[in-house]
Amino acid sequence: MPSNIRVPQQERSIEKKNKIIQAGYELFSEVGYYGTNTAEIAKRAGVSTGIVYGYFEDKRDILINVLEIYIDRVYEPLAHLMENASRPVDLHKLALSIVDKTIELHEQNAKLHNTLHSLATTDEAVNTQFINLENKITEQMSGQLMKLGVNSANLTEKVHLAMNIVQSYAHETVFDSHSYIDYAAMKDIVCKILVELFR
Amino acid sequence: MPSNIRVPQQERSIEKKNKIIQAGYELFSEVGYYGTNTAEIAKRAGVSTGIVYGYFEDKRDILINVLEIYIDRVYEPLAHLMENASRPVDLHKLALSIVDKTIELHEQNAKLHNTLHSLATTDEAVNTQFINLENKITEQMSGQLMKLGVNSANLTEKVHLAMNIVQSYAHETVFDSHSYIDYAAMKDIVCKILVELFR
Amino acid sequence: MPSNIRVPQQERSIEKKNKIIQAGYELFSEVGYYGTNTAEIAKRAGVSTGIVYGYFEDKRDILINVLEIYIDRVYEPLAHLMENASRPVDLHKLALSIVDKTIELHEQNAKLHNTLHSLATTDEAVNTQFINLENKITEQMSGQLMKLGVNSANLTEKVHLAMNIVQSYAHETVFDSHSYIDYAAMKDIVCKILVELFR
Amino acid sequence: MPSNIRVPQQERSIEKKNKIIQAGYELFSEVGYYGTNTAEIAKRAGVSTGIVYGYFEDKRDILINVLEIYIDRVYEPLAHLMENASRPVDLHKLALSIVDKTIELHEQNAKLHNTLHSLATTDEAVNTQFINLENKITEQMSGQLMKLGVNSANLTEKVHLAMNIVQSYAHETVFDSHSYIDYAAMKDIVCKILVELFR
DNA sequence: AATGAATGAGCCTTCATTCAT
DNA sequence: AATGAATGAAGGCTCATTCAT
Repeated sequence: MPSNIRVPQQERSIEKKNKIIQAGYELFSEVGYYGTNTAEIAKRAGVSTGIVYGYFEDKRDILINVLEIYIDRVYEPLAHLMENASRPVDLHKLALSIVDKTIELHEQNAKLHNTLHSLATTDEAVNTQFINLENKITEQMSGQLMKLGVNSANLTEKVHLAMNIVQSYAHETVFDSHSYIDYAAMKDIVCKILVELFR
Repeated sequence: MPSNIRVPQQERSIEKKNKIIQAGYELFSEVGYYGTNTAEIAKRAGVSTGIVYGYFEDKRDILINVLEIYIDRVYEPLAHLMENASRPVDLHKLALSIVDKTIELHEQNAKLHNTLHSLATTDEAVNTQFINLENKITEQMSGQLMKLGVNSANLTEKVHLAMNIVQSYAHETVFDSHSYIDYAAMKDIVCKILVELFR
Repeated sequence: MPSNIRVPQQERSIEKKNKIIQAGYELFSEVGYYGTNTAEIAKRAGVSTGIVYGYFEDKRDILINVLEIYIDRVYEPLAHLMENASRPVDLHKLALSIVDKTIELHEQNAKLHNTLHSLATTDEAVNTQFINLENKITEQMSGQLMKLGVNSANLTEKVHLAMNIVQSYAHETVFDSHSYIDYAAMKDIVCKILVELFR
Repeated sequence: MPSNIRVPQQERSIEKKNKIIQAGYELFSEVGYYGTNTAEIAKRAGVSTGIVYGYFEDKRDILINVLEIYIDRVYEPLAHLMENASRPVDLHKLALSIVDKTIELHEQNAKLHNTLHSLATTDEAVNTQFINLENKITEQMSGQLMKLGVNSANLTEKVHLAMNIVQSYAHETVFDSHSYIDYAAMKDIVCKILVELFR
């Protein structure tokens, strides 16, 4: 971190930095990274244009911070679910809860997810963060599943794949773009696949 | 189509239009839509900036044309695979061929896919095209599977989901980002899921 | 005139040149000089873009030709009116006929007149042509009036001024912009001024 | 007024905005609206290109502001003259002063006047402003004349026409384009017409 | 720390003019 | 003579970033 970027110690400052991140979060969600300009971020955060560069190196730096928040918001609830599952595990119930939570998270973050994901293509740091998130989730879930007595071969691969499947389904159902799809039926199929995977 | 946009009839002109689309294809892949400027597209296509606007309404119009090409490049090979499957169908073999082909396609188009997918969030036409592609693939595959004697309940939902799973896996394996994942093992799991789905 | 500009001898060619001028005439009238592009002139004239530069040096050269036509269209009818006035002259009737004809001409050419007049500010040749037109009209009218026995002092100045007054009035009445003005009453006043001037 | 355009409150800002308007005023006068580009306006105003769009919506908005200034510069001196005329009114003296002042104004503003007038053809707002100016002048003068005891029939029409005549004369004399015209004699004629009108 | 005015590089697009055919 | 595709300079405007206060 370059020396001319303040690391805010005072509470007031931290609050202000967070406001900027939150404004970025919202705007990147609503109109994408390239549809957002720094003036607007500042305005929504209730600060001046100039001070944004007191807290962040550049516009991309705001994005990186938004990404961190995004990661927490996605990771924590899922980790929480896994931690609260009790033995003996009811795989179907667990699957369902994961699916539902993922849908909920997607409803709140889908657009930002797209935006971030696309930027990962051209921005190494963004890409790395995404990979780390997946690593973290996979690791945490594998660990919890083992604790719950699930002990199948290639557990890591299965967890990883399972998360992908759930993600795909959540994306589908949130955007609800295909009129001919029965999303409820699809949800059942997804859950069955998950149960089958870890039985 | 606005009247002042040439619809190239001469071969030379069609060739030139295609060169511009190809240049757009490459650049949007490499540095994204917003990282590309029209001058660069023209330069790579070996034409002047001005003539680009003889063939396309604006920069976005190039994107739309790139998207069309992309869709063909993704759809045709998969449709081809399905059409050439013979009865009695060997589901495992079919699944494997679909997975391998999708990987291949992903290797060629993954970055562009990300770029396009992200733009779908802000551009209605792009979004529609994506949805149409999915519709087309789902429809074609369902139809072929039925011809092959696969007659399971909720076939459409299963096909749709199956494609998502394959996509996810292809994405994973192409980017190969997670060192702890055994992608070969994962492939087996994917194929098994697919076989299970349609048995 | 530079050597690479054709002076069309063949009838077909002359016709084509006139079509271009006419197209320019219309477009400059409708949307002004800067609102018209050469491609559109060519299109409306039913010729190719390229050939325009076979007949004209540049866009401005078309304007100059349009200006010439305009001058004829404005000059001839007025000259005709003066030539047909018979002795002893009925000044009021003559004034009225001049006013009415000027209104008619203004209805057809007002927008082009504005466009041309404004360009006169920055284009010496256009300016000169305008001055010449005024000279021609003033000269012709003075001459005719003398023939008709009008022999007042400062005849030239009066004629010139008279034409300006009639022009102003015609402009006013054609655009009819001021709701509180009784244009019929104004016309009477104009005619009275004219009669008074030359009595 | 759109929210992203600064309404300068600070003196420094107002000064800067005025500088831009003044630069526009000069350049539009010298080379017309289409002969001027925003970079040049900025340069002459001593500011950057970007900040121009901090004070004005677009190039046309500068024109609108220039127009407003122009209107004030033309209206105020004439209104002042009328207000200062004392009873019993010496019509000839008043006419002469109006003519002289109009000439003076024309000397300063003639080219801009042409530019603006021509744009009125294609720009509704510009047109409206011009009409309003004429309305204002006509109204003010009629009112003052009545106060001075001038009470002729069709006063409004006469005032309007009178202003047109004076304008025409001023234009003529300022550009002094016709060598055969005795502008001094013409001025006498104009004044006589005016006196006659309101006697 | 904070403001918001100011900068200026860069982008998309247009269009008068030229050129290969 | 004619076509219309092609050129490329130029213009209006945006916006990430800096700077005077």
